[in-house]
Amino acid sequence: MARYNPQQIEPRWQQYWADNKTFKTPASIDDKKLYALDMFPYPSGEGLHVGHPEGYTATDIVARQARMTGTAVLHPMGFDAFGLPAEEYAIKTNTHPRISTNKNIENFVAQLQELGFSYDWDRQISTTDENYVRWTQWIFLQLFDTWYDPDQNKGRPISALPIPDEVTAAGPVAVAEYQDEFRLAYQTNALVNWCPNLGTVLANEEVKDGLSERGNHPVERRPLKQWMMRITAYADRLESDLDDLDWSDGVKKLQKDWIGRSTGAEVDFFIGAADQLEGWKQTRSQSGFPRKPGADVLRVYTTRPDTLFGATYMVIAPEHELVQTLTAPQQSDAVEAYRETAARKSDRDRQDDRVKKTGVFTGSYAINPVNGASIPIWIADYVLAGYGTGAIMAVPAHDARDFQFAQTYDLEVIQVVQPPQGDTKGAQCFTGHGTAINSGPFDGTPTAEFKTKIAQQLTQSGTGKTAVNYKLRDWLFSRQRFWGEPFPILHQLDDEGNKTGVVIGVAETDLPVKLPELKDFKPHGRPEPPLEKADDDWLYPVVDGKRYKRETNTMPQWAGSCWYFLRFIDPSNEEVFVDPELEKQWMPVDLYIGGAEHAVLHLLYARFWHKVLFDRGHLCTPEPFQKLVNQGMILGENEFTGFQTPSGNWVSTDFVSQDEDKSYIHATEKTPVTQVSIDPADAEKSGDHFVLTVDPNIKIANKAFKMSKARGNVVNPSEVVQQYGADSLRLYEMFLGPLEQSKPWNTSGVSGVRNFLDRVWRLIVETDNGGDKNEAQEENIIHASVTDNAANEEQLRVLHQTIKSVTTDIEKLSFNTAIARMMEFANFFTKQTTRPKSCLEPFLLLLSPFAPHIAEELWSVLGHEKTLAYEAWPEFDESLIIESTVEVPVQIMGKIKSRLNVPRGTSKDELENLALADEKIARLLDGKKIIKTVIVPDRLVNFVAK
RNA sequence: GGGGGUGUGGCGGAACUGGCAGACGCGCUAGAUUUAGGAUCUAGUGCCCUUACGGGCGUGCAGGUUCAAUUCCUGUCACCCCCA
Repeated sequence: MARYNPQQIEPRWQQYWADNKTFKTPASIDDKKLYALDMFPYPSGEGLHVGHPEGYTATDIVARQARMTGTAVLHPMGFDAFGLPAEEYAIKTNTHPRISTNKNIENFVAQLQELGFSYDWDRQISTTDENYVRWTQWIFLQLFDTWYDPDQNKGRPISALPIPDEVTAAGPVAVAEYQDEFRLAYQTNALVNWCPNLGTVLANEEVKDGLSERGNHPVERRPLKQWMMRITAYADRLESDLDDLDWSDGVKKLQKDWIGRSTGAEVDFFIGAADQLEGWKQTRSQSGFPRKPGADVLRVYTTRPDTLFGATYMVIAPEHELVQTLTAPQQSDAVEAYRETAARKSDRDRQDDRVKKTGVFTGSYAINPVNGASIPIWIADYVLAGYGTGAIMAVPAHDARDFQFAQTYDLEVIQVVQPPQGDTKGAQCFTGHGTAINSGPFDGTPTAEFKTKIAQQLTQSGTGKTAVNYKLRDWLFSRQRFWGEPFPILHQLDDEGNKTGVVIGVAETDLPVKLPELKDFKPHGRPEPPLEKADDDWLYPVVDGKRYKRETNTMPQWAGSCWYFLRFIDPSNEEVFVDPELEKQWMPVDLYIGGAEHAVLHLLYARFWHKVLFDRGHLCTPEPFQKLVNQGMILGENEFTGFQTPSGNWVSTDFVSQDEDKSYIHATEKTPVTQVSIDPADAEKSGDHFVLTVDPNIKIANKAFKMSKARGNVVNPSEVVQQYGADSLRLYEMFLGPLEQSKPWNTSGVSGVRNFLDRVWRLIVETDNGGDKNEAQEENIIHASVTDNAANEEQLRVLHQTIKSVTTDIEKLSFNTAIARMMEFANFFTKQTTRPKSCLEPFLLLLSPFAPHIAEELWSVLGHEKTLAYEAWPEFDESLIIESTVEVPVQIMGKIKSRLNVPRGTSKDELENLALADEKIARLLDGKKIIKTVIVPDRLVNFVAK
């Protein structure tokens, strides 16, 4: 009696696949190709989470099935291994992050291999491999060497940048500086969130109310020389190329919103002396709108130039370059104080709608070019220096933030857009489209038309022009960390050891620039990166007799993940980052599956790099990921939770609310209550909610929480493999529900799919004779009912129906229903006393992408010697599926009253006669008048009667 | 506040272009079998009324369109995710 024993057969097949290199990527593509890619993981010390195998199993099913249809498959796995946790662990233990990183990778590989994924492990890469870093640095140099030519709409070599004569005349240093202004990778003084206590720069998301989220240390906004990526140059293409991708509308929209393309107008407001206004107007009407504003105007960007007549004040960002000029002497103290407060806030906090908007009056006024009105100029931090021109015209009647600000400081509100009739939503502040009022000659013009007209007038008068603006900012690319890629950049030094300003890339032949050996990684409280502590040998190289200092910032974690999918194609090439011929064969990625948390940044950055490499002729695909799917989150098991007062009395969920810091309180008494987990046996359903069995007045909650260590509901995939087997885990995660939906874990569901596999095993293997032998000695004997005889009609129908459903469900990535169909197959054949091999064998092939180990084992039990990984995928015969008779429901007034068993294709007339002849129908229709009869052949008959 | 998504039995979820709501699995109930079972097999299982026959109600809620609505339209509520 040999039972199904995954612990025994799974390692054996994993070994077989490894020994035979079963999943080696084919060297050439004869026919179709599939590049199935998972978002590669960060190898954390925690090991694999159940969320990982969800997406990985999905791509594995697609990859395995594709191989069986004669498709050449590239299905690789690697590791995104730079990052903060490894560095923090290194600081804590004073060991090199490479050591812990490699250990974690080893652990991840072992965990992934025990799940039986069909990766080509010969292609495993890590972003931290020196041979990988080499090419990340090489790509950086490409970006450094590229400028964006707006005429050709593509990135081109910096050597092709036209240099104005006066720059050439000023000498080579001037030329170099000019070029630097155009490079896609460039340096600038950026305002960063510097936290002295943590010794690092923080992302905007890591700062709350001027304090670091971790540790609550003060954070300063401080200008530091940083590397940036000119991603804004590609904003248009990054947006428009989304159209041809097979991505969900949701993710496309996220990307579009992040890019945030808006069209509006730039308008100049005169701020010079009043007696010069007329002269200025005249000059402008002749010269037109200048590219850069002069000192006598304040330039704003607005998406609503149609509301110009409603501008009642102006706002400039606290960092705006005209702040000094515009501040009147009597206001200077107030302005200075305000600027200091604003400097401590992050952009995020400044835009927070819940916080009252603040500002300060500069004491100056500007002239509205459309009506000559003189309006006050304010400074407020709700305007960001980085967006548009860093200054706005405020139209409180039609912009929510302006309105809020105007209310606070009692500023004038002039309504200039009449909402459409019946629209009462914006009674005080209407932000939608309507018709113009209080707008001089434009009164009565609809908003959209007004926008075009005003643009024309602004252009004519030289006071404005239409303009496109993006929310997307250039990408802050440097980090003050140790565990990242060093920049392949050298700063030239003069004889005194000061930087001359000349910056060169490291020669390609000198790549990679390796990380230096450091004695400690501890932060030192100054914003210099840890690499500043490297030995002079590393820090001060000499090139062509000149002394240089290395760039000591490192690249962000995004860098490695921006191009790893290209390296998988050609992972060990020493000559180029990817062979162009191979790239042409395999790109784009045909299926990319991963978490939704990467829907914006990772995908945007990777697409940007890809386009630059495309423009520079290194790639032949403009977009990297043709089809993208975001898997849903797997939550913890459903839990019943109730609330208790400190004295232990139950509180119904009706009386529980949350206070500001999210702790639970009694809604009326405002006293704290604690959340208590409740045994499902103590809960019962009452109406549309759950209550305590002991006291039905106490409502309790039933929901699934995110898996977290704190809650103690984390499921470890390795434990599931130990207990149920890898095939069961794979099958369970796919059976749980639709891939893209988040869904709760339920351990008893795993035993459900395990039961199914047990059943499949017993279909083929005799399990009830074997005597006293211990399990290891037992042979798998084919079940007595397995036969070489031909299948009967019903068996064939079940088989072909299963083939059809499973095949189309895999195409739709609807794995849960595919598994349900296979369960039906197993249930049916369990009841069959003869089980033709001609049905069982195709079934095993269908099962194999989902549960590869058991499928291989049973395939060999049936006498096959080779792996089934390249057996032909079964095909179905539609004519064998169709049943000859169908059951047609008969309804009266849309309610089913009877059923007819008729041959498929029975005509309408005949159906009607048969239905009318039906005893029950006849009785119910007796004495009634049939008003209408609806008949859909093979589907239903419906009588409308009175 | 803005955007996206989801609401179907005790639970996870099926249901193609509007056409038999609840496939499949879990759980539960009963029976068979076994030395035993967290094993296997068989049957049942949306809710309510009824001994039964049978009937009524049911896809978050309220309306609408239709012979027919989980599916289409209008409004509304709840939860989840992302952004601010």
